[in-house]
Amino acid sequence: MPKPLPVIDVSSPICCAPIGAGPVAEDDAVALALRLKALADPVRIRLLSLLMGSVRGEIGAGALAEAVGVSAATASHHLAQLRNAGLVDSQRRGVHVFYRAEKDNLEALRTVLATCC
Amino acid sequence: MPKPLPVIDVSSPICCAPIGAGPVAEDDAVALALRLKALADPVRIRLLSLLMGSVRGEIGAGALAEAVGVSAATASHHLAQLRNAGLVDSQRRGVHVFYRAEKDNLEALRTVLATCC
DNA sequence: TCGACACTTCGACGTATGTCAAAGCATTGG
DNA sequence: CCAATGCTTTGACATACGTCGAAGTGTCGA
Repeated sequence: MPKPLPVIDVSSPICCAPIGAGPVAEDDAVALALRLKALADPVRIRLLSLLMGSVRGEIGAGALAEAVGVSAATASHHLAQLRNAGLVDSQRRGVHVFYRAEKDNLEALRTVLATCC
Repeated sequence: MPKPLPVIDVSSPICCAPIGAGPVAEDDAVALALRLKALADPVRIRLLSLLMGSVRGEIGAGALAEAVGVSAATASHHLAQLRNAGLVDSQRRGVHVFYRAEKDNLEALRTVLATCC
């Protein structure tokens, strides 16, 4: 068996200390891996980069799907993963659902990857 | 089909501009995703953190396997992925194979995740 | 109330991934 | 040479993942 399959806990503070500062505990490693997995896909990277580069700060789900060239179902699936990892946030306004990048959480993720303390 | 399955090209300079600086092209996204995938596993995170925190700067394959609690075969598999992504380097000395963290490349990966330009 | 639209969830599919035992390769000591 | 040691490859397996069409859910205008 490859490993258990926990669900991400977005409420926790991303994880812990930088991985460069001593051995990472099993549990922390699992939590970190979940967040990195959320980012480790070409479609999700492009979705996130679109959101981060957006002038309005938000983009509708349909526009995102078209921009990355996947079906609405697939885009929705990926956006759900990003949201689950705390990397994006969504808000429904009328018929549309708008997504925003959670830049702070991405920065926090980046920090955990720091080489030193 | 989920997507093609390219092999990572470690010679390329990690990728490109920060994902926060405008839309990431399809190809760049694939390249970035491959490197992030290499990091997005609990075992590999722990291996890398062990190497980065190591006093001698290097650890033998066997010791790494034992430290993370997987078989030698599994550890070797994960270390090969990290090496393929340019995150570790290996060197054989006699019967043993020693691994080192490639901190510069991890830093470069971190840079690509930057929120702004 | 109904219909149309925007998005999400479900079901199914092929592929990729993580795991280990077993077999295969080096390298060294006898 | 041969055998033993240390690591990597191979083979096989179960699970996870990405994808889409189809069905479901929500919202608004007529």
